[in-house]
Amino acid sequence: MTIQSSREFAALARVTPVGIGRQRVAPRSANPVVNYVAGERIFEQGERAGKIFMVKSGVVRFYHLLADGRRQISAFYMPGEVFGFAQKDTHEFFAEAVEDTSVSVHDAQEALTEESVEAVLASLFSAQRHLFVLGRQLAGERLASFLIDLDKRQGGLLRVELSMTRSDIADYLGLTVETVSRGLSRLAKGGLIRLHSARSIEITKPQVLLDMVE
Amino acid sequence: MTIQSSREFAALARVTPVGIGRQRVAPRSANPVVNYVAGERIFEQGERAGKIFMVKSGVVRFYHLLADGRRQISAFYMPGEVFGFAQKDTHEFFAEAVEDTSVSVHDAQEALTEESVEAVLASLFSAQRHLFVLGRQLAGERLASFLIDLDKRQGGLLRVELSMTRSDIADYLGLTVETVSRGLSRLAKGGLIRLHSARSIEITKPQVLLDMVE
DNA sequence: CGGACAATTGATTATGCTCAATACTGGTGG
DNA sequence: CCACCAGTATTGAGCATAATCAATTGTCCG
Repeated sequence: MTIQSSREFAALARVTPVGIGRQRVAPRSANPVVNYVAGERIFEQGERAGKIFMVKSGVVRFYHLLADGRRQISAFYMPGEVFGFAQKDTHEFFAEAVEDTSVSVHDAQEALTEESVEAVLASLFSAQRHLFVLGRQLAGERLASFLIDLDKRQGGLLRVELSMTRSDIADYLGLTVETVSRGLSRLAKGGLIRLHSARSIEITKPQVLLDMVE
Repeated sequence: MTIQSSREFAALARVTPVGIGRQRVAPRSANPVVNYVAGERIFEQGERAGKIFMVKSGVVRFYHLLADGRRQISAFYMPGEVFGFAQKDTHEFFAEAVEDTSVSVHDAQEALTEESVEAVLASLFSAQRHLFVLGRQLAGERLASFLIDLDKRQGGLLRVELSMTRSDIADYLGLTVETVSRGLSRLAKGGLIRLHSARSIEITKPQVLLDMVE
């Protein structure tokens, strides 16, 4: 991990210069930017919390891990998105760079502005939507949800570029690698998507895909 | 639904008199308290948002519903807990009283204090923990998680009083009624719990139950 | 070109769902 | 007070979806 310097997180407090609690004024000082290579850890379960992170470029997987190896990725964080909030003083999740990634680092206290509240709310709604996917959708529907969501976050180009492995997708969707693979093959055979490569997917029938999830 | 009056939510802003954005000072005026009978709706999908609620007594189920009837309860809210945050200006979830329930009602703007941020964070972490349950746990483990969680929130008396039906539990855990019923019978046969009645469960082997979930 | 990892595909198994029947419970009215 | 009824819960039998186990195939680096 390499460290640079920047100040783009000042934007977080641009609208409202009145913060919460201790620190009333948004940080005007430069915030450090940290670069991680693919697979590198950003923080881990049990580690002391206190910083929050905004993705500048790349993708971050945020997950909980059990002793027996079961892993649940609660979210992939993409540019502009914020993560790292902790309930207690230690993290209960791992955060890792999926691909080469850079994040800006901010003090949790200073960053508690109106816009970081928005970020927490965004995480909450995203998690709640994902609860429905995990609790009530079949494998094919989960994949459809995933592709639609990724496409939207990548600009709606109907061409999804995956930086994560099938294993990451599986652990995000509560499935196995094999089921993810079979599901994508099946969507491709049905003509809903085209697998240009394993990691580059064209959505050829967006409406049908949408109809699958509601 | 019947309306009373109170002001206990003023506590939300006691510590920090500086609010976020528009409204700087916590509301000192009385906040309305609303009572709902079992099964009554508090708000519904599509309804205009803007109020947040704190449970005074009773239990609230908060869920998303699909056209084909599939339902996912993201959370049960119990006394002291806060719900009703919405991302857009309309709700994307239903909220209903599980049993006779009273809640205090607060303006979303005024209520955005440091402590309501805590409430949002609490919802977020709870949702993230639940994602693991839905994505990676077997039926028996989900039930164990559920019972442990409920017992903790009811004071750790090892005697869980359920006000929700098996169907509610199923829709919370991503299972069917039958699987919930079978799972509880199985835990009872194994001696881990005792079903004093369908709605009153004694946890006889808390450690074994705990070991099931990690 | 070789090697490690990633992805796909197949065969079989298992967990939980669906369909179905029966039992239990609490409230209501005769 | 008791019988009845509707909603709730339990249990069983068979089935379907996704997991597991296993074998290839593909791809990216060095």
